[in-house]
This record gives sequence, C-alpha cells and structure tokens, in this order.
Amino acid sequence: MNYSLNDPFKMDFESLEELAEMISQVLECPVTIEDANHRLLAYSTHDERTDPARIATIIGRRVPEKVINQLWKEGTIPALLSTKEPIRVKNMDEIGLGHRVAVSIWKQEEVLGFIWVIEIDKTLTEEEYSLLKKAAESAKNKLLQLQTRKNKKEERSQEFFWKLLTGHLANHEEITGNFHSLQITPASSYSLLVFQFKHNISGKIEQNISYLLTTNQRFKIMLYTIDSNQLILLVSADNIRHTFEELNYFVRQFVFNMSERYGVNEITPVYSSIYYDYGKIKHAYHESLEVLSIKEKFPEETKDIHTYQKLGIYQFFDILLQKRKSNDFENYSLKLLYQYDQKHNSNLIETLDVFLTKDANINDAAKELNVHANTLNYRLKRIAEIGEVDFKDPNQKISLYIDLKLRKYQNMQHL
Amino acid sequence: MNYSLNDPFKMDFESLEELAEMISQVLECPVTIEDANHRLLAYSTHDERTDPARIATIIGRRVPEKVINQLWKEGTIPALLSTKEPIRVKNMDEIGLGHRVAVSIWKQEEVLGFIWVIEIDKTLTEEEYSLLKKAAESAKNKLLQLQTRKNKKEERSQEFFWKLLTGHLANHEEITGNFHSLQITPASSYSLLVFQFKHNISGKIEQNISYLLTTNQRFKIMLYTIDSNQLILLVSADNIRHTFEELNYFVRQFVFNMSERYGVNEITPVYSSIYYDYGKIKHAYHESLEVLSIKEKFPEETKDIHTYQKLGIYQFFDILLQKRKSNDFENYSLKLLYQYDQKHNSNLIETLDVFLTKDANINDAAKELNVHANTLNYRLKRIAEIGEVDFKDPNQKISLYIDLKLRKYQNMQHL
DNA sequence: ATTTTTTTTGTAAAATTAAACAAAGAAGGT
DNA sequence: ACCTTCTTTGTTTAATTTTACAAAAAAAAT
Repeated sequence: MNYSLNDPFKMDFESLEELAEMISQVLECPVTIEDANHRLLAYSTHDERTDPARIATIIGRRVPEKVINQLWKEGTIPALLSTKEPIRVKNMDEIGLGHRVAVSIWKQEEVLGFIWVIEIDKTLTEEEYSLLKKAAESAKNKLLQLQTRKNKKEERSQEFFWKLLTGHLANHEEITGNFHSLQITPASSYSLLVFQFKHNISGKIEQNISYLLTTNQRFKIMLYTIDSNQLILLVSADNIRHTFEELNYFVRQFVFNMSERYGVNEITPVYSSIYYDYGKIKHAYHESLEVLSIKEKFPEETKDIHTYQKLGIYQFFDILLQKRKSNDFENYSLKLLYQYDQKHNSNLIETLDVFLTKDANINDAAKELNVHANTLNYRLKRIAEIGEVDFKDPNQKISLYIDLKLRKYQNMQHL
Repeated sequence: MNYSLNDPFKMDFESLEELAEMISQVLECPVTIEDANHRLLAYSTHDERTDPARIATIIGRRVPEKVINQLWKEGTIPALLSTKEPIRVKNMDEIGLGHRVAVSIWKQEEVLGFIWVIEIDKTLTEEEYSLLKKAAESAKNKLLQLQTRKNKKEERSQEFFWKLLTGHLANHEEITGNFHSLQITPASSYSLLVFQFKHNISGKIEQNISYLLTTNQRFKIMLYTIDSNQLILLVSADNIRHTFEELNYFVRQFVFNMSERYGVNEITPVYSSIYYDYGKIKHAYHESLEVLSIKEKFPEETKDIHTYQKLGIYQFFDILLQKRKSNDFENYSLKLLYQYDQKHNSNLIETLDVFLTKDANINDAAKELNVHANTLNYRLKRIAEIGEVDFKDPNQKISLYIDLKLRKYQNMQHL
C-alpha cells in the first residue's frame, strides 16, 4: 500500500476531532468528517473561513438534505461510493456550497464515511490529494470503532422493536424504560411504516436503506427493522402539521430514491394511523399488513393509497364480499346491464365502472375510455334506462361501485 | 222495511245476470252490477246503447282505474259508501262516462257492491229510484253467496302464502300445484311487498286495503295477507319495463290513497328484489324485513328508498358498525374536525355531513344549511385543511360519510 | 336490400360551478 | 380597548359542465 514514510497522519489520534484539526493544518483548509450517512462526526475549528453549507452541516450535526440530494443528482456521491480517489466538487451557489474536495473512507468494499476539504482561498495540489487519501486511511479505525458501538445498540433496539411489534410489552413503564436505556426519546405520537419489497432485502440493500433513512430529515425514525422482504419503521409524528400529507411525501420519496439511486423497484409503502399509546404498536402493525393485503387485491384502485385511513370502501372489502356471498345477493342493475352487454356485445359495464371509478366525472371518464364526452353521456343515459339506475342518487352509485369491484375481484379469483 | 207488493225483483233469480236483465227491462236502461271492489259481476245485454266507460268495464271485467279515481275525487264513491240512496253522476266526457245513476248494495253496515244504470236517452224518475233501491236489496243475497265462496278460497290462499313466507314449501311441483288449485297463475317473476302500518290493521282498514288492492290495475296481486301491522303482498313482475320505477309508483300511490281516502297515515312501504323462483319467497320476505329495520334506524336518509337494491351503503350498516367496533378504529379526520368544533364551537362536522349527504353538491348543501355557497366553499377548504381531507378522492368521501352516519347512529343509541 | 334503430362524434348555446376579490361582522388574544 | 385572525356574504369573471341538435357511421330488423 502507499503508506509512505512522510505520512503526517500515521500516528494515534485521541479523537476524530484531533484528526480533523491535523488535516486542516496540513492542507490549510477547513475540514469536516462525516459518517457514511452524512452525519457530522468531527470538524476543524482553527480556521474561520467557511461556506453556508458547512455552517448548516455543523449546526444541524448532519449535511442538509437538499445538499445531499444535489450531490446525488450531480454525481458526486455516486463517484465517492465507487472510487477511493478524492473528488472535486464545483461551486454550487444555489445550495450554499463553495469549492471543495472530498474523499471517501473505506473498509474493504464498504464506505464508512467522508472527509470534506473546503477550498476557500486555495486549490489542492496533486500532492495534497495524496495526503488526503492518507488521512482517509487514518480515519478508518476510528470510524470502525464507532460502527461497532452503534451495531451493539442496534441489536438491542431490534429486539425491543420486535417485542413491541408482537405485543410482548404491555406495560407502559417497561416500554418507556426500554426507550430510555436505548437513549431514544419516545415521541408522544407515532406512525408505523412498512415498505414491502418485491424480494428479500439483501445486506447490500439494507445499507442503502439505512443510508436513505439516516439522511432523511423529515421524520425522526425511532426504531427500524427488516423482516425478510419488509422494512418496518417506527416514526415520530410529533410537531407535524399535515401528518398524512407529509408521510405520503416521505414514503414516495423513499420509494423514488430507492429506485433512482439504487435501482430497487416495486416497493409498496404503507403507513399506519397516528397512535399515542405504544401499547398499540402491534395493532398498528396489523393495520399496515391489512393495507398491504388489500393493495395486493386491488393494485390499480389503491395504487395511490398508502394508509388504512384513506382506503375508503376498500377498508371493508372482506366483509362486503362475505355478506354478498352469504346473502347470495345479485345486483339487479348490473344483471340487466350484463345481459345487455352480452346480447349486443356492448360495454356498458366497463363504461359504468370507469365512470364510477372516476367519481362520476364525465370528462375524466371519457378520457380514460377514449371516447367523446357526448358518447359517454349517451351511454350513461342508456345505462340509466336499461339498468334502472339514477345517477343522482349516491346510494345507487356506491352499490354499483361496490358490486362492480367485488365482481372484478371474484372474476380474478376464478382464473 | 219497504218491501212493497209491487216489487218486481222479489223473486228468485238464477243468477246475477238474470237480475241485471230484469232491472234493465224495468228501468229501460243498460245496467251493470259490480262488487265492492268494482269488479264486474253482471251486465244487461238486451240494450245496445252504452258509453265508453261501460264498454271498458265489460271488456276488462272491472271498472278502469282512472274512472274509479275520478269517482273518488269527485265524491261519488264516498257518497255511495255512506248512503243507501241512489246517487246521480253527471256526464264526465274526459273519462268516457255518460249520465248514470248508481246505488250501493248493503248487508248490515257493509257495502257488498253497486248497481249502475246508464241514462242514455232518459232520466230516472223518483219512482224508478225506489225501484232501483229494491233491486239493490234483491241483489244482496247473490252477492253474499259469492262472498262466502271467495272467503273460503281466501282462507286457503292465506295458508298457502304463509307456508311460502316461512319457507315450508321447498318443492317446486308442490308450489305450482297449490297455485293451480287456487286458480292463480304464478307469474314467472315476482316481488314481495310489505307495508308496515303504525298500528295493528283493523278489520275496517283491512277492507279499505282490499278495496285499494283490487281496484289497482298496475300490478297483478297473486297473494296477500295481513300480519298484525304489516300488509304483505306477492305481486307479479311480468311484462313490466321499469320494474322498480313502477313498484315505487305503486307503493307510493297506495300509501297516498290510504292517507287521502281513509286517513290512514304513516305507512312504510317496502318491496323486495325481483325473483324467479318461488322457493325464494322466504328470502324475499326477510330481505323486506331487513329494509324495514334499516329504515327505522335511518329514517331521514332512507325516506325515499323502498327496496334493498337501492339501499346503497345502508345495505351494509350492520357489518360496518360491527367491524368498526371490533377494530376500535377512529376516523382521524373526523377526530380532528370534532376537536376543532369543540374548541371553536363551529359546525364543521355538520357541514361535512350535509355536504356528503347531498352527494358533494355545493349548491344543494348550501341551501340545506341556509348559508351562502361561498360560505360552504370556505368551510370545505377549512375542513380539507383541518381534517386533512381531499374531496377529489371518492374513497375519502365515502369513509367520512360512513363514519359520520355510524357516529350518528351510535349517538342515537346512547340516548 | 332497404329501412329502422342504435351509437358515435362534432359544434354551439345555455346553465351551472368554481375562483378571485372585497367588505364587513364576529371571535379570540393581548 | 385594540389588534389580529376567522368567518360570512356579495359581486364579478372565468371555467367547466350540461344540453340540444345534427350528421353520419354501425348494427339490427324487416
């Protein structure tokens, strides 16, 4: 390896801070050291020159999300993850980032963290680049220590989380005690999130997940675990105004990033209602699993729904189906329409389905059906006539909708 | 009594036809004899002069419905039911009725039928009036015979009907056999109707019911019976285009007539789906009773609904309630809105209820709430904001609707 | 083969609904 | 008592939806 004799970093440092100061002195630039998830580990203080991005990072003890996003988009982070060479980043005023150079800290094939050098007044030379690489090598051991400490804590938290999920902790004090011993402040309100992946989650993907979760700054994640193809999170809902909207954004963003950054597709995200009692985590978990199961049955209809609260009539599909079956009820209107469709091979049933799915909006439904709005109007008049339906009556509409979807589901089952 | 010696009708007649001919000869006018329900019993044939109403009556073997309605409206029938004196009816061209005189046939305090004398070329004298009264007296016995024969048949049909209603006749041939022995042609499709009265149905009201049912000409009533405060009908649905619409009209008309003609109010009418299998009468009966029970729970919401098929979401209220209870689910949006209402004593919940009940029609809802449409719009924006609701999403709307109605029902229970 | 009925599409006018503002009263907080 | 925010209503304009009518293609009936 390239440990040269004149490696100024080949010594024992008390702490990462000490190393940061040393690098800063050698390169004559401000320095920050982050872990793999862009959380601040250490920064040099002897130099007062800096840029807004660095200030924000130090204040928040983490790199701001928009900076991370920008660095992903423009390729810096992917580059750092694929090479041990220092990477130069151009000035990006829109996010307050001055010129800088970064290098990743490696252990085997894994990135443990990053060292950032802000080029305020100077530009690093080739020689300084190789010094920076040596500094990265030197930081490795300290980061490893941190990681093993973290791993131990993680193991304990995993066990605790599973006890909560399976309802093995009923006592309030016990739950609070556990949180405290893990140095987690339990939020007063929470939501449980489940991301269902298409395949079992590999160690590699687990790292990616961990990265995305830690760099997220919208939600405080209290606990998380992975169960074969599901990622399960316990998330604080405190101090969030439009909780569902925010959760929606968060899960979509997560799914988007997994696809965009790591090429992992087909993740189904789901989140529970807001709860205030940690004894209800089991309930929240089952609620989430129920949503996943319903989404499997009606993927199209529920593709934009991620939580039980917004499932609408689909909350009830199991019992609706059961009742219909036990009553052997037949929707008379649908029967008449079906008979007409058969006889004239028309598609009134499909027309009705789309119309109702589009919430009785003629324009939207016509677009979906690729027909003129007047055509749809004509068909609806025929449907009203033939099926003895009154579209002014919301009760008739909901019955038809339910029975159409039940029929669709049952037809699927028969295949 | 006024049996005079020169009563030409004081003899034994072979049949009512013979009596009709005799009256016709004596009064020199065409004569028809009807039972209490305006069904044709006999008519004179020796005279060819007549009017359109009489022709229609003879052809259809009953007085046309519109003629009956007109005679009620204009007071002839009420008069005939209250006096034993002959009543003169003026020409009514719009229903094809020429001048005529009618007298009712009495047994004690009950009207058994009517004799109609058409005054084609002449006008009856006072003397002829009293002859007519004698003729009515003479017709009494023949009508009584008919009635007892009918009663026997009715008794048998009642027993048969109850066997069907309680599902004690499973065998098809057996059912068909019973119909034939009662000289009823079973229709290939039928509906079961139940009219629920506020009080038990007295003998007097039973007669009124019988009258209304027999004079109706929209639906062929195969069987009917009375069970304390319920009138139950088995009605043919054959050859009717818009079955539900027609049934709706029929039951409303019945309720209207009971109120208008006999002052009997608060009748709740209900009818079953259309069935083709007489083994399903029990099912149809239970279906009807279920609708009655739901209508009791949600009288306002279901006041214009008379059949299971059109109940919409109310078909499912029992199981929806059950599921909500067993899940101890709380609608988050409603919770937020309720909290807001409490704090600011506003009425967002009520606003939302009316809005959804009016099928998201802003104008209708604003009218119902007695506020300006802009006010409602403003409130809806607030509701969307506070309750985190999206009114573009039909699933969210239906959830809210269901939970509002469930809440309403439960609040009622707690009183 | 031809007549009738059903279905689709287009255009334009009428009607309804939604959005944008402004004004003013009511309610809440300091 | 004063200021701010919330709520209601009115007016106007813009946008959208509904309706009416006509033409023509397609399907069904005779």
